[in-house]
Amino acid sequence: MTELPKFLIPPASYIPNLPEPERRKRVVLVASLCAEPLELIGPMNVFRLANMVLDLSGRRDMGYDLEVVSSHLGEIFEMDGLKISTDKPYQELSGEVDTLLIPPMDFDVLFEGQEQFLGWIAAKSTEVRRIASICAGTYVLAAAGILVGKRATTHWDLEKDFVERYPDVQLDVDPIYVKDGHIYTSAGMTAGIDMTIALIEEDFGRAVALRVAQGLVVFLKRPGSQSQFSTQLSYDLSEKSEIAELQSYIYDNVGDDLSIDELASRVGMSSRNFSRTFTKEVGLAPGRFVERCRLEMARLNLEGSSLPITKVAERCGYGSGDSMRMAFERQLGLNPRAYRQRFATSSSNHSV
DNA sequence: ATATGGATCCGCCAAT
DNA sequence: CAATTGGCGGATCCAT
Repeated sequence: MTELPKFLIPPASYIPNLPEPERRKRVVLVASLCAEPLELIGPMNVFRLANMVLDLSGRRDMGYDLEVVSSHLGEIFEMDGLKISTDKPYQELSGEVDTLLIPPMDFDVLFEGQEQFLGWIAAKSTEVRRIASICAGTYVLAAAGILVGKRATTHWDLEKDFVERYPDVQLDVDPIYVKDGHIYTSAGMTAGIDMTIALIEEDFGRAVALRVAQGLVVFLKRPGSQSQFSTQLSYDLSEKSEIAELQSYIYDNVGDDLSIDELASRVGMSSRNFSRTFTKEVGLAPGRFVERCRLEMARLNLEGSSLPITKVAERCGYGSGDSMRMAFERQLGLNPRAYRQRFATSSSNHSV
């Protein structure tokens, strides 16, 4: 395959502690008629960049094997002379798939009856490790019947129509993307890119995801309209409202005392039981969650302000600039000064 | 760069 | 008896 220019990706040789997946992951895009081209190729491109980052880290053996199948053969998109076409029917897909990507499908085609194709999606959805829809691709998942009772999102402009058609789905159009079990749905074209970055983060950690995001000049943070949580943290939100509230409190008060004892008394539990409950609900021990919130806030401050680093450290609950530096090196592989230099806001005008 | 003291995590068992 | 909660202590992580 042709290589993208290397300058898109910052040097990545210093990514520490890469996880060791047992094998490469097979990612299959199920293309259909009439998607925006970005919805088709955006997420695939992100996976491809992740491969480059891993490659530059000397791990060509890890990463993603990308593949496209389609519900329609031949040309599926045309714009001003740019044509996208496919040559492999979905029926020919065999073997184990890690991640299935579902872009939008032309509504006329979708609603005129696609039983066979939708049945195939439904069957595959139970076999794969995860399945993810982009923008109105959520309609395809819903039509296939796999979203009943699940939380999901799609483009905000489609909310009313979607709720009428699929009242059994718990639709929330505020978040950028939603994860329910192994089913992921995303809000808009570029939200599909954010979601994909989050998938990569799950697989290979934040450092890799960060390199990919920076290569794309898309940021990991991207606050949703309602949630002050970053995409990183949002999928760790507990379903127990008491714990979720506490998570919000932590995120909003990273500069305060957030010791186990303090947090436990705030929710009226013993520290042992609090620790156990929190870990069970959130998937992270309280201390680790606090640490991640602090790091997140410090990153935002470094990117978006010119506050001195010691000031950022103080504001974000680190005992000293030094301890913040060590936290950065531990978790991101670079120190705060280098982080700011690399990611400060000159390039922060977000797309869509 | 290393040493030390404190915080946290987590398995285990007792109490509820 | 089963399930939840609380406390203890060792291993580990982290700040200084």
